[in-house]
Amino acid sequence: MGVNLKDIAKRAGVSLATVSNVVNGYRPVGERTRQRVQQAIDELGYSPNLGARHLRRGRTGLIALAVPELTNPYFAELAEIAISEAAALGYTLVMENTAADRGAELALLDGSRQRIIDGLILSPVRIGREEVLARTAGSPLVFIGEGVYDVPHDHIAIDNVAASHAAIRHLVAIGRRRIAFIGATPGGDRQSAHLRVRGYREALAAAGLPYRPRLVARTDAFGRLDGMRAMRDLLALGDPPDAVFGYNDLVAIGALRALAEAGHRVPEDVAVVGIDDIEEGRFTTPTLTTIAPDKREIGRLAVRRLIARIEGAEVAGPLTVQTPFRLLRRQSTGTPDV
Amino acid sequence: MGVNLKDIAKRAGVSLATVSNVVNGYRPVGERTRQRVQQAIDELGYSPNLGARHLRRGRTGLIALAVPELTNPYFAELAEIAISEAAALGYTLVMENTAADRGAELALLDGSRQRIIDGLILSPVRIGREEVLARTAGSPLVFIGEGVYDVPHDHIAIDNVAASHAAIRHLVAIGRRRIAFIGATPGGDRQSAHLRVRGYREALAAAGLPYRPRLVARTDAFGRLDGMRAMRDLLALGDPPDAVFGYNDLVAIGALRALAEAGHRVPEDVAVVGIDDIEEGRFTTPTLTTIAPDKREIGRLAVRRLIARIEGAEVAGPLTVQTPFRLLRRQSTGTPDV
DNA sequence: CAGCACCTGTTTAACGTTATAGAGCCGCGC
DNA sequence: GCGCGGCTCTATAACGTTAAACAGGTGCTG
Repeated sequence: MGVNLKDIAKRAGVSLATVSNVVNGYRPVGERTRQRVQQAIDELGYSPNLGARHLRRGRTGLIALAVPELTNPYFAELAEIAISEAAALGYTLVMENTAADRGAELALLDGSRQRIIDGLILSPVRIGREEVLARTAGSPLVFIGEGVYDVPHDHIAIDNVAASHAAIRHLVAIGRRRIAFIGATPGGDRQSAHLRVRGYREALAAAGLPYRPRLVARTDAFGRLDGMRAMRDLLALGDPPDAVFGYNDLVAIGALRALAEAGHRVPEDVAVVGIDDIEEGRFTTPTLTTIAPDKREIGRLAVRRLIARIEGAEVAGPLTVQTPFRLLRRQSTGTPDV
Repeated sequence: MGVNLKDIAKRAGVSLATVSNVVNGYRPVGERTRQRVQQAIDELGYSPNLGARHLRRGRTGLIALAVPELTNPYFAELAEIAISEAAALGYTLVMENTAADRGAELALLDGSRQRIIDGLILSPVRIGREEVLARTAGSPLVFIGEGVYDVPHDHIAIDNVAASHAAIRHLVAIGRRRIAFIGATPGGDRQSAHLRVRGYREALAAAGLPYRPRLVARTDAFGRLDGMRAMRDLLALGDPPDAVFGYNDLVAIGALRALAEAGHRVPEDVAVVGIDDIEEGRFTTPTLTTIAPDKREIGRLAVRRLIARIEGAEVAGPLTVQTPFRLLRRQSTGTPDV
């Protein structure tokens, strides 16, 4: 099909290897020759055959970002950042959808399915420390999110316990006493939401408020529908909450919907806080107070770490990096500052 | 690194080519040999090196889906479908973000940037018929959406004029007379929203309503923020509209926000309709009436068409396929049926 | 002035796969 | 008995690239 190195070499009257060196800069080339080669490249419109290059180099130039849900705006926003960062570093990023499926996550860990990618950024939901440790070998792996902890891999996430603290402190500060949590999952310490639940409990204790198990609502997943259903259940309690902290913004938005349907006012009757700062939360009615992680930092760091590992660079610093977050106060807690 | 054909050949005591034939079925292999080879494959855990295969075959097995905005839920939902369809057909789909940038769209059309992909599904915004016709050659190309028409390529989209008709008819049916459109862009027939605007005008005429240019709001892009700003401008008119039809759901959601801020009731004062049926619209307050395209059909059809072209199959039927859509009535027009 | 290092460029052997040409073997028909 | 076609399987040449080994030529140094 296209022009290849040989064509350029012939045109410029040099050897194949010299052209390769001009393209890659692997070894120095004289100025005159370089110009001649460059001219030939421009004239014929050469671009390297990536398949061949990767075959030779043993790498494909592809990295994957595997998330439990492509349609969760948090991941879409993160993906947008990660894709452009990867492109800037000469890599192509492909999205994988695990659909929060344990088998899919394991298949990715194992890596046999994807001999095509050089490395993986994974946001796990259904697998834990044991499964990760059982992994024998494979390409570089970077974790994001709160699904897994204490594994011998790079891990980029916010301090989820601290984030929960911040949310609960805010709700307490505006006078709320019966604060619910939506989005716990079964499984104790191995459940993916456990850090956020822990922060919730700790902050309640610090504020001198009782921990009421009935105010912790479990969900199957972390979507709008899950939040809506859980909120309905909470409202059906004899003594419903006066505030709700959602596992993420989607869950919180589902809760907003349930509250509106049931005729409760937000924030007067029930205040609502989420996590993620997805754009959607700036347009809900009322607008949604949220914990905003630094998505740009997370996306860029994850990609850069992964590529550094792929290219065999020594990465300084600890494996686990906690990125900053901020509390954005909006209408759903009655004190907008954004 | 991994096991390769040679390892299998040695283990099974056959030639390299025979193993390849067992794997690919390119030429018949005797039953006894096949079993021996298969056993070796299972024992050593062989999986083909895709880079090498693709180098030899001249294809990479990658297709791209290029959209103007990854964070638009419509495209995220579409991507989820397309990715799984591509995977089912043995291809890997990579997402490209054009960011609604003309240069990015042209670069993709040209194809020189992406020698890595076998084909492209493109949702254009800034390029038109001329640019597409000027394309000299390159890999197969399938268009989606309303950005372009009458080009010699496969094109999957809803009938946008008819979709607008349906939306406006609905608004007229519930008694609205001053119906605004949000999301026009400069450029007459070459503007990307022109089909939806045309449907809007035709339907007004059919209902015997006057066309008021001041009720057609232009936007730079098609996000929530654009919709919000445009709605604010419309409300500032001496005689504001009693209904709004948004270019898409995001724009409509932005309009909802502006209406809530300004203290207008939806649908009592102003009814709102969008297009896309993104999940978000089922959770807004009020829930959003929308035109729902069949995303599954669009995603699957686009991928299948593209792959058929790549593999050189004759594709029957016309190039342009119009997929079905439905009107989903929800609270924002006061007559929920969903 | 010899020898050495350096700089530039070339030759060539991979990387793992697939497709083509061909080799051996068997049975069948003349 | 010999040739010929059909059936399996093998040997091998690509695909386009990179990296190592190699070859000249030049300038510097002792």
